[in-house]
Amino acid sequence: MRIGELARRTGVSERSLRYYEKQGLLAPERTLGGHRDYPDGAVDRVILIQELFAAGLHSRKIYEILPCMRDSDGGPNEIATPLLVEELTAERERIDRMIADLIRSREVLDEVILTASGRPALSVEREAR
Amino acid sequence: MRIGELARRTGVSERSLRYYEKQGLLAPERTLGGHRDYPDGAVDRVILIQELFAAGLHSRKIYEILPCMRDSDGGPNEIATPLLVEELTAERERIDRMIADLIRSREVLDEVILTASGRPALSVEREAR
DNA sequence: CTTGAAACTGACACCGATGTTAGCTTCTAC
DNA sequence: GTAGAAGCTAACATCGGTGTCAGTTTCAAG
Repeated sequence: MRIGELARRTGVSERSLRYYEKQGLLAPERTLGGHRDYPDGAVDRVILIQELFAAGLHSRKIYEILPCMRDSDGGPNEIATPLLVEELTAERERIDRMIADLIRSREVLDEVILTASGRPALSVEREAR
Repeated sequence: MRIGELARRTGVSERSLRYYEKQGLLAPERTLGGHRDYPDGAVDRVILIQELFAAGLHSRKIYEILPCMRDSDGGPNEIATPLLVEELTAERERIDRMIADLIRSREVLDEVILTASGRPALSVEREAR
């Protein structure tokens, strides 16, 4: 499929798709005229890339782990090197901390929301008197 | 306390503490000579700010919710406006999605790590033959 | 053909928190 | 009073993914 369709199906901009390619995360075929031609599996791959970006991984690290992933591109899966495993373990711990932080922040927001929603008319009543 | 001690006790750089002040998130007293003088509660407040930053909130939104927080600065707590509540609810949902994404990404990492750790010598054995 | 949509490359801009440097002032302990 | 540590302001830089614009080329349908 062409880049426009891939962008539509993944919700990722064409700009970003070209960027991913420059980072080595995608390697589409080219038509005679030079247009990118993506296989169907690119959709899942792009979504995966987005998830890893959202988790704070940089393109460099994503580049390293993509070949180690099941169903990444149909080719034989590589096994992560000990160094990569060590780095990924660190990333994993970072993600753990991030999740814990997010949960705490969510609680903070909940408290503010609840304080406002739990006594919604209180300040209004006060002002009305 | 001075900015150096606050930085030490929170793990946040002096640069960032001054930045927070410029964003209206902190309002320390000043000595006659112009040095910042923070109350003890600043430690908790800075940690809270960091957590909210980690959750992806921008300083502008943090600025808005700080006055609505219990024990934020000892002053009377304001009640969030309906608009702010709406925005915070959106943030809350964003955080929810972020947590879900992080969990998925963590699973992805786990799979790569496990694949490497679960059969650590496999590729080596193959090469050895 | 022709024509309009879609794709291509390349360059520049942005965001927002933080790092860094420079040059000057204040504080504190002797 | 003095020296060295610590603080001050201001300005510029960075990071990485993404937006956007410009100018050209390719594709596909009439």
